[in-house]
Order: sequence, then C-alpha cells, then structure tokens
Amino acid sequence: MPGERAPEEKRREQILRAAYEVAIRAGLDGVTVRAVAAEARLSHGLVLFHFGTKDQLVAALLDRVLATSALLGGSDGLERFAHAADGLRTFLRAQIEELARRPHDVRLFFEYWALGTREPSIRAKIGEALDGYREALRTLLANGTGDTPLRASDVTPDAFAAIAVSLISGFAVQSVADPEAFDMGAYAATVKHLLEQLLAPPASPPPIRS
Amino acid sequence: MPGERAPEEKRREQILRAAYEVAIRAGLDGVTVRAVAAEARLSHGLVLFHFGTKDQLVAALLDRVLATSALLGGSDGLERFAHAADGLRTFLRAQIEELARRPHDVRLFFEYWALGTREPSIRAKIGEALDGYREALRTLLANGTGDTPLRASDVTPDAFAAIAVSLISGFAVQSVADPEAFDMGAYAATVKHLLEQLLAPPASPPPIRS
DNA sequence: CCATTTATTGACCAGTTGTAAAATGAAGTC
DNA sequence: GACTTCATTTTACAACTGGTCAATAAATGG
Repeated sequence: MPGERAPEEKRREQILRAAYEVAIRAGLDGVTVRAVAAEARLSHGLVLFHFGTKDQLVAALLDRVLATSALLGGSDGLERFAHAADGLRTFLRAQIEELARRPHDVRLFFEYWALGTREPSIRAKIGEALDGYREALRTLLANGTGDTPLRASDVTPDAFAAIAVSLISGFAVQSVADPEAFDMGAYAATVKHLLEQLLAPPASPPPIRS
Repeated sequence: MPGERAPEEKRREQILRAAYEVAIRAGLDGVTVRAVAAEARLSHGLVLFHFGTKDQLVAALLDRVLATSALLGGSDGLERFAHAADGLRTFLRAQIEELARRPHDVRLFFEYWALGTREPSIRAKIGEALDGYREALRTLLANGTGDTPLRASDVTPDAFAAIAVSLISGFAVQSVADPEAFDMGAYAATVKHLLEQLLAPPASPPPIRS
C-alpha cells in the first residue's frame, strides 16, 4: 500500500528535516529510525531505503547541521563582519548572542562532538568544522580594518583564533549548564575588555595620533 | 544459587567502578545495567538491587566522577597551588596538561553535560560543579601572592573565573576533536600571555621606557 | 538447630532497537 | 494491456533494553 511518491532529493531533505526536529527535541539518543520516520510521517522502512543505515542518517544530519547552523558553518554570515570597523568584536558578540538563543543546537553540537570520540568519521567532520571556524576568525582578524594585528609577537593568529573559539564554546557550556549562576553580561564585557587588551593599537607606546 | 556476599558499601563501590570502566570504554550510551553487571562480574539483577534504577546508577556515577576526577571536583588539589608564587598560572597549566592526559574523562563530562540538558537533576550537578570550579579559581585569584588583582575595574573576579573555565574547557574541546590541527603548545603560551596581560602589575600606563 | 533476614541469581516480561525481506501499487515503457 | 521499475509500506526477526520476581543460599540471631 505505497503512498505518495516524491523525487529523491526532496525525500532526503524531508527526512533530514524530521531528523533534525527529533534531535532538537529528544537529543541524539532520541534519533531512532522509527522516531524520524514518524516525525516525517513515513514508514521507517523508507528512511532506511534512502539512507541505507542509521549511522549514515546521523552522519548526513551532522553535515546538514554544520552547513546550516549559523554557529559553525558560518562561512556565509562572515562577510557581514569582515568589513565592519571592529569586525572581530562585533562578530564575537553576535556569536555569543546566537548561541544563547539556540541552546539546542549547542547541545546537538556537543553530542556529535562526544560521538566523534568513538567514531572517527564523525570526529573528522567536527574537527574540520572547528578548524574552519578558526580559519574564519583568523581571516577576520587579518582583514579587520579596525583591529590591528596582535601586539605580542609570541601570540600567533592561530592560537589567538583557538582562544576565541574557547571563549565562545566556553560561554555556551557554562550558560547552558547553569543559567542562573552564570552572568552572561559580565562575561561578554570581560571578553570585550580582553580583546581590547590583546588587539588594541599599542596604547603603551603612545599612538601619536597627531 | 547466590554467590559470594559482600558488605553494602563495598558492592556499591565495586559496581560504580565497573560503571566508570564501561563509561570510559563505551561512552554513556554504553552504560547499560547488563554491561555494568558484566564488567563487575555480577548478575544484572544485583545492580538494580543496589541502585534501584538505571537512572540512579548513572546519577551516582556522575557524583563519583565529579568527586574523584581531578578535573572539576578539584577542591582537593587546589591547595597545592594556593600558595605558589603565581598560583593561577601554574594551576591552569596543570589543568590543561591533566585534561590532555585524560580525554576520556573529558568526553564523559560533556556527555553528562548534554544529558543535563534534558534531566534537571543532572544539570543541577553539572552546574554546581562548574560553579564550584569558578569559585575555586576566584579564591585562587584572591589569595595568590604573585597575582595582583585585576587591572580593569569592569572585570569582575566572577567573570574572570568564567573566562578561565572557558579557556580550559575550550582547550579540551578543541584538542580532543582535532588533535592534529590543534597546536597545544601555542595555545598554552597564549593563555599565559593573556593572563599576564590581565593580571600583571599595570604595565600599560606606560613605564615610560623612553 | 531452627527461623529470619537478605544479598544474589536466573528466568522472565514487555518494549524498543536496527535491519532484512516480502508484499504492494503507482508510473513509465514497449 | 502486459511488463518492468522502484519508491513505499508492511511484516518479520533477532538482539538488546530496563525492570520484576520467585527461588536460593549464605549469614544472623534466637
């Protein structure tokens, strides 16, 4: 008793959307072939017909999440900040706000991160995403018109980008775990101050801006 | 056909140790009543006899992990650094090295963190642990003989502690996900530099090094 | 030495899981 | 109109899940 037919790509997309919905609602553990099928109002047999195996489904979902989510795939949204006066700072602030707004995506990311510990193919994708994120930060740092290069010579742009990633992900970790005891505003202010310390045009040798 | 008997506490401890072993080896998903029982060479009935339900078992395991692990429960190991000249810096370095040495514990922590998103009792414990960690950092910062108080007035000790947590957890996240592309040494060096910037006796109001 | 308690086991249950395979029918081809 | 194709559903299954419970035996106390 087959139902309506649909072109390959559309079905896959529909299933992936359903899988994302389930993952957001019930976590990666909740992503079972049957739950996804139910969400998409399809038979679970069809899900496996299109994705072969459950693992391939969750792998495909990760691809989608990394590409879609403004958090890490963010190569799209980056240009907006590239030409802003102090691009890096506003970018970080925007990211932090975005993260605070989408705690479910954050959790999903960390669930995949943990999964990556045991499944190399997943880890590769996560590592790639983090790497891309750092690279984006680096170019943002390099192109920024308002941000002068790093003061100290022993601070490489790479390491600086890694620190920025830590500041962002650490914010996510703490704010999600502990919304009451964690003061987001103070955190953001301190991050800003910290960046100024690291980036601001050398204030010590006074900038003779005659 | 009962087997050997053992005192209540000993059995619980034995089971928890087995549970930890399983969690490290197979992740939180792998922690099933039967897997734990097998690891402890007991019947699965006994595990439930002592812990009532699986959820209570994993909750008890979390308590054990938080109390045992040098990572977060660390109130024990903190005194060692309290009186060191630049306590905070050496403490952070020690933590980073410890984290790099025990990636499995890191993963376990994040798995619990993600679980906490859906189970409030778990989240409470995680949040408490993070809070305690920040507090420890704060007192370390306050008591440190070598570390002067924060320079900028708008940087509260709380926010500073939160930043420190981010630097540590962010290191864990990136180094585990991406061991090749991530340069641990440069990261550590930059953290050190960053702390100096934030903590060092005011060097910017220029020491007029004419 | 008998009675009670209780830690321990193993069998069992109902439910869920991933996956395979058969049954079904709609759309196209000759 | 018969024939093939194939997306779709249904059914089937073996493995595993958390949990219950009666049976068992070791310890305990009288």
